[in-house]
Amino acid sequence: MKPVKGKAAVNKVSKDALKTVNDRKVGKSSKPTSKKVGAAKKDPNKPKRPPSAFFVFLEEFRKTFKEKHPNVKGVAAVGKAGGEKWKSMSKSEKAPYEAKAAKKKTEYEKVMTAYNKKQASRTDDADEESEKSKSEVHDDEEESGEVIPSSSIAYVVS
DNA sequence: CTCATGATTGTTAGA
DNA sequence: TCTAACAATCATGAG
Repeated sequence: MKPVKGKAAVNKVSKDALKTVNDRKVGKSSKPTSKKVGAAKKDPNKPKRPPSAFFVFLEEFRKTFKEKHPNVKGVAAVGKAGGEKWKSMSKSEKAPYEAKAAKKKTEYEKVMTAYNKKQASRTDDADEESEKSKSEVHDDEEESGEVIPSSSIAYVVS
């Protein structure tokens, strides 16, 4: 059943790759987050990666999981539970999720194209959205209202 | 108060 | 080809 053409090689590679992935841990010791030493700029237009089928399923799963475990705290709990269930699902059940993920990918490409284009013109043309002045009403509401009742202060005594 | 982490799998882009 | 990082989520820890 099902004569496999010369694709075995790919399979093997995948397995190996997975192993490496297994070793990888996002949390390592360093924290690439918050990097603003000199050259770290976040592009507001930078398109984020499309959610994979797993995430699509997870989104719904999270909701359900929370209903069953409203007391659960932490994302790891849902992540683990979701991952376990995900592996338990058949391909057919994942199909709808994959379909959605596939669509996201298509859109992602589109957004990416626009993003690339913008970046390219940014160096050459520069400009485009510089006009935003106006409308930047920052209503702070009551700042002065921060008057703390003296009673509060009088409380602090060490 | 604010920032970062943890945990899952899949996908994407870069070297 | 292969590697590494990142996508969402939210409570909790540390400073």
